[in-house]
Amino acid sequence: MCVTGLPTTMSFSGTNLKLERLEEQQLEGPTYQLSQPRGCGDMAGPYPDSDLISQWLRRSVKAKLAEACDSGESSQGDREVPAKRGLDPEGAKDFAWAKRARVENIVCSISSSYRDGSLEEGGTGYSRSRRAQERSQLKQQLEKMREQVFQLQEKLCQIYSGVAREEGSNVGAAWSQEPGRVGASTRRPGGGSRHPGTLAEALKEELGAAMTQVVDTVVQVFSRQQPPPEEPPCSYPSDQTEALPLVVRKSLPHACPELVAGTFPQPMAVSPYLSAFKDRAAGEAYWEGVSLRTKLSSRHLLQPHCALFQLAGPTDHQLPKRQATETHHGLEPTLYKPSSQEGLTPVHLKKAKLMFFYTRYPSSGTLKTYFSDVKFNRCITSQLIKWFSNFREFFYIQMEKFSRQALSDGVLSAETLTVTRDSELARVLNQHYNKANDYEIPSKFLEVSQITLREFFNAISQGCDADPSWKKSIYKVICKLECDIPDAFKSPHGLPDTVHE
DNA sequence: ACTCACCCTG
DNA sequence: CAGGGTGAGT
Repeated sequence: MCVTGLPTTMSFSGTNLKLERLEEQQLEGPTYQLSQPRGCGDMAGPYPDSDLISQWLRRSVKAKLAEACDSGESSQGDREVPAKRGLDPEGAKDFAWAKRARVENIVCSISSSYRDGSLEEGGTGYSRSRRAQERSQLKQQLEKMREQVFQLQEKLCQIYSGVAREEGSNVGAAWSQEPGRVGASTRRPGGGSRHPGTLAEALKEELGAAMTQVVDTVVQVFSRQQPPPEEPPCSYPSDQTEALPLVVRKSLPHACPELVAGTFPQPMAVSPYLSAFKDRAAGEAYWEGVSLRTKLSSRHLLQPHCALFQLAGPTDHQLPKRQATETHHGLEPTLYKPSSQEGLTPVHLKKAKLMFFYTRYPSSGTLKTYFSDVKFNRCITSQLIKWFSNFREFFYIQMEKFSRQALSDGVLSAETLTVTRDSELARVLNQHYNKANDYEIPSKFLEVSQITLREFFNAISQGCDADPSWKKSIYKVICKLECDIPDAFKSPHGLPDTVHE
């Protein structure tokens, strides 16, 4: 029976169709400085695992270098640039270009100065003796750092060697073969024990601390017009062809914890997402920038906080499926400070999709409850809402499609339409919301799907689809079919570990 | 003015 | 899935 007697323009007030008004008016969170270089060069390499740290180091050095150059650029006397904050998007582009040009200029001049053996410092006033003294101090520091890094490499190799064995690749050697690595070693410890959940955490912390010192030291050296111990300065700026701060290349695919976790053999019973959360909790220094594209409306674009998310990598569509929804929006001004969950991750997306099995129209309160690890602001809230809107869209499209198909197949009664786990419709829906198929479709969702299918079938069979707003009556029915979401979804660090098959 | 659902599009 | 437009509710 076609739902009739409903007003053409429906009011969803009183239902949860309309999300309650959002409270967050402030855009808190870190101040994203446009001046912070976030770009990174083409880091593609043959050894993704070793690249992880390698890229991190390069990125850090670059950021620090540019930072140092930036702070000391007054003596350069080159063109003026706009203030660091409050740039409009167009200004940001020019600004980024100018900054990159300056950095390249400075770096190259440093390099040439060193080659000439003359350190033209341009008015910093350091005496040669003092510089020599500082140099020796810095060298000592660097030696220390080298030792630390070397030790960390060994530990890392121990962990990764297990993976290397399986994949037939020599990760340890690969890591040591990275050109320009500090204290590179070809030693590959055998008998690696795999405890990524614990050892990796400790290693990341250690590595983070050591790297911080190393990078700082290197930058100090740079700022004193000395050549860097690693990475000849002119070796990378030239490949940077995009504005530094906002355009972020797809460069750290392995930084995603989901992928990192996936690197290790996982028992089938352990959801990769749980591992991902574990990894995140351990320390997200080098992947904290991983986030989904977050941009919702032109209004939000005006917010500096959101503007950062706007210019995401342009190549999402070419990425592997598993990464297609990931986008780096750049790193925090400092790589090393701990951060709360700023953006929505692929793990959150996965969770949202599974939650759709229970709720088609989640209220903002529900979202906050079940995404408690996310720091909500307008952007995040809107993005989540948009997700569910997209989920609904797919859901309803499938319903209409299958009901029309049934009609054309000669189905006469809606009662003969059923949705079971074996149904093609269920398969399609499962493929969309539960791609990994590690979660069983709740029977409640099958019921909702069946009801929806029958609603569509009835409406179409009775010609209600002639009305431009014919779907609205169906929506009103469906929005009342919300189910209780399992408490397991409330956990900020995991999904229900209901793994099937 | 603001927010959200839906629609269409890429 | 995200952007943008539109209509509607508050």
